[in-house]
Amino acid sequence: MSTTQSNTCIRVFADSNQINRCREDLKDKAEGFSELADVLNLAGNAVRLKILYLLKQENELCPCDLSDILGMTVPAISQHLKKLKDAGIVTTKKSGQTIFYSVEEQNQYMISSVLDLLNLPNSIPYDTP
Amino acid sequence: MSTTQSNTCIRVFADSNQINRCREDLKDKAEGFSELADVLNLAGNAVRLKILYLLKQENELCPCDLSDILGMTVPAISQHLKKLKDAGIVTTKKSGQTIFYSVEEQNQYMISSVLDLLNLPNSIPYDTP
DNA sequence: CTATTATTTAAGCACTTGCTTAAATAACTA
DNA sequence: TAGTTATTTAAGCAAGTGCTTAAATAATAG
Repeated sequence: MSTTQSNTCIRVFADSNQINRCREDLKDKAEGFSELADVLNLAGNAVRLKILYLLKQENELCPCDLSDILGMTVPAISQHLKKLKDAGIVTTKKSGQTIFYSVEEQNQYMISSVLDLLNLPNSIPYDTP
Repeated sequence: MSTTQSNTCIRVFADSNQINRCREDLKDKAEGFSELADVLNLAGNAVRLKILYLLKQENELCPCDLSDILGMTVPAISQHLKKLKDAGIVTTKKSGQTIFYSVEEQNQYMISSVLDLLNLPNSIPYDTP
């Protein structure tokens, strides 16, 4: 079989120093990328982003409140909250039969940083292709 | 049929002022949440997050470079780049038959802000349930 | 023109997501 | 105790994701 199509890139102008430097750099930070991507992925859903915003703004809310505010069914909310809790982003406090959710203290700064991006002027400017 | 299960929340301790205030607040910022969620969703993938990091760090790279650095096939990279480009986050510059991708200037600050989160100390602390 | 290289596009497929409805827990109330 | 309320869990399903391989474009070199 002739090697018509090779999987590795073999162009003339590749800067192999650059490639290797980048590879090393990424290797060092691999875990950081993975963890940050997980958080961003959770925040990268409009419903969950609003939930985080509300929890930060109001300090604590129960699934019922969130359901009312967001106009969604309680199970739908509950499943989003579960994801956030499993990731350690939010915590719960039980009070009678209501469960109050809030942003886990050690993630407050990170979540605030993410939410601050809401205030950037015109994040996605014009749709020019 | 008896209304055994209602969809709206009807607990005693609900603070309807709070609920309404939150609803109004969200309504004002609806577009912002949607746009930010879109960006975070794109960044919330380890491969794309690395691509954005690399583009910012190296100024510009071609799909071929990224394929080499990340150890992924060119089509896989190309499809990630397409998403980023469709969202207006990156731009392209053609030079011969290679296409250089870079972070769209008007999104540099936003992307930098996101990538700065890599440097937060211990974003997800301990896995306590 | 033909062959090579860089990139994109398309089709296929396993896996994930985010809702829905219904049922299961758990806690309070009478 | 039974009935109501708050929440979670489970099952189902349409839609989306992210890769794979193969084919299509496009630019360059001979």
